[in-house]
Amino acid sequence: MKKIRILIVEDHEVVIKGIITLLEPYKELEIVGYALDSEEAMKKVEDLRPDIIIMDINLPEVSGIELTEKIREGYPLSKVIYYTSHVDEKLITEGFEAGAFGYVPKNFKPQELIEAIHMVNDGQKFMKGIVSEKFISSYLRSEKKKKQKQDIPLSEREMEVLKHMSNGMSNKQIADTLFISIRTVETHKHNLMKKLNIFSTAELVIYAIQNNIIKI
Amino acid sequence: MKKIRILIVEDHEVVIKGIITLLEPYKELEIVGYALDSEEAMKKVEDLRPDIIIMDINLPEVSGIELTEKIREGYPLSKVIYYTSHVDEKLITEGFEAGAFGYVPKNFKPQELIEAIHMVNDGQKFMKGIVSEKFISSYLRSEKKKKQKQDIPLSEREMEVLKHMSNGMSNKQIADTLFISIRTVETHKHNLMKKLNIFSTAELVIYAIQNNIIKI
DNA sequence: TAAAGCCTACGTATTTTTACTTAGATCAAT
DNA sequence: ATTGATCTAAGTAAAAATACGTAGGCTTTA
Repeated sequence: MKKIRILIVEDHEVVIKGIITLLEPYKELEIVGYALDSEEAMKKVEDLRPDIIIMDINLPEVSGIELTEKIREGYPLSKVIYYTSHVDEKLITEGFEAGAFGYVPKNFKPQELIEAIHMVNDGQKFMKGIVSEKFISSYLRSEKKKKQKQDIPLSEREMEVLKHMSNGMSNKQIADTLFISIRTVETHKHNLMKKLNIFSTAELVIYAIQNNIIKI
Repeated sequence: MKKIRILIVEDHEVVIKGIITLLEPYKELEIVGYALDSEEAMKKVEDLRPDIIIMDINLPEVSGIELTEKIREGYPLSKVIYYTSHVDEKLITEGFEAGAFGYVPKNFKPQELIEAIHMVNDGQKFMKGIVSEKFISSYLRSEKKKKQKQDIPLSEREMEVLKHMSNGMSNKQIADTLFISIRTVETHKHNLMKKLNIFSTAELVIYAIQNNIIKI
């Protein structure tokens, strides 16, 4: 029987050693190589065409998500399993959207990783326990949000006004900064409030923070 | 020559395996045990009295910081080295305050961990590269902050007013909610602004968020 | 070419907020 | 018993923000 060929992508050497030790007893698995960063990873995928890629989602520079997308486009037969310490809803959903086949937190029992490898190699997706819960709750929440709060497009000028006022400027200051009349600023703000259905400065600030319009 | 006796505290089995593999070639080092959580760790320290404890700072339930404090109080001869994936300024400073002897990021070369073990075993502190930089910059910043922004105490009522206004209430609404006159709310707000040296609603909201007075 | 969206800006009026001061009542600590 | 902090609230003014409608100029798109 053909062995399952595995590539490890992980920026911490010690974890690579750990994974190697972990998989060592399983004679049906073969570690064909490892990579410490995304660039190296792409090269190894190209060269080795592994069946399974065990990947840390938190990589330096290019994230595991982007790397996964590139792999899926170029080498769809190599299937990515995230093996990571962060059980983060955003990472989980983005990871699967990017085309990953499995998500195994490092604090799962080592056995789970083996199980994931076999399942994914058979073409199934692997997700378990807390990961599935997060995924489901994220799905439910996103469905709810879709109904109530579809992304409202703000014009560029509205963005600027919102940003400046969220940083504490008065209408007058904003007007001076943007070289427009204070009346124009008022109009933009008025339109903002109508668009967003928000009628207090405080909530506008929170909106700006939550939508990454300002950084705190 | 006596071997250096090492205990590993780390909640990810795979990393434990990695560390064991990593240290294996060094015959002067002896891994006497490992622990997957804080409670187990304390027992092992008590039983084994290791020279060095290699610890992941991110442990479930009780953090590595607290654990370090307890170990330093009870077993000052066992010296803690953090071995962790997060190079976080806060963790670094808190870690050393808690009594750690070393801080080695997992993305350092494995060799660095060996070096840290020897240095710490000789009674020195180990810190290198990015870790020292963060430590120093944190020190400098904290000195600067000490001068300009000592924690300003807000009264309970001021807190309430700040919270409500940050959630988007007008002075009138706050007055009604707290069953006080709008003039009182104005006074509280005025005092808040003087105390915090902030003169816009937006910055008050940001202050409230940054100081966990409101949640977003 | 017409429609739509955006940026600009004003008129008018109202509401809200801020500035600054003063001050009584209460409670805790010295 | 006095001081100090806090909560309460008002007077007086000025400044700022909001509501709502209207509208010209501009660019993009149907």
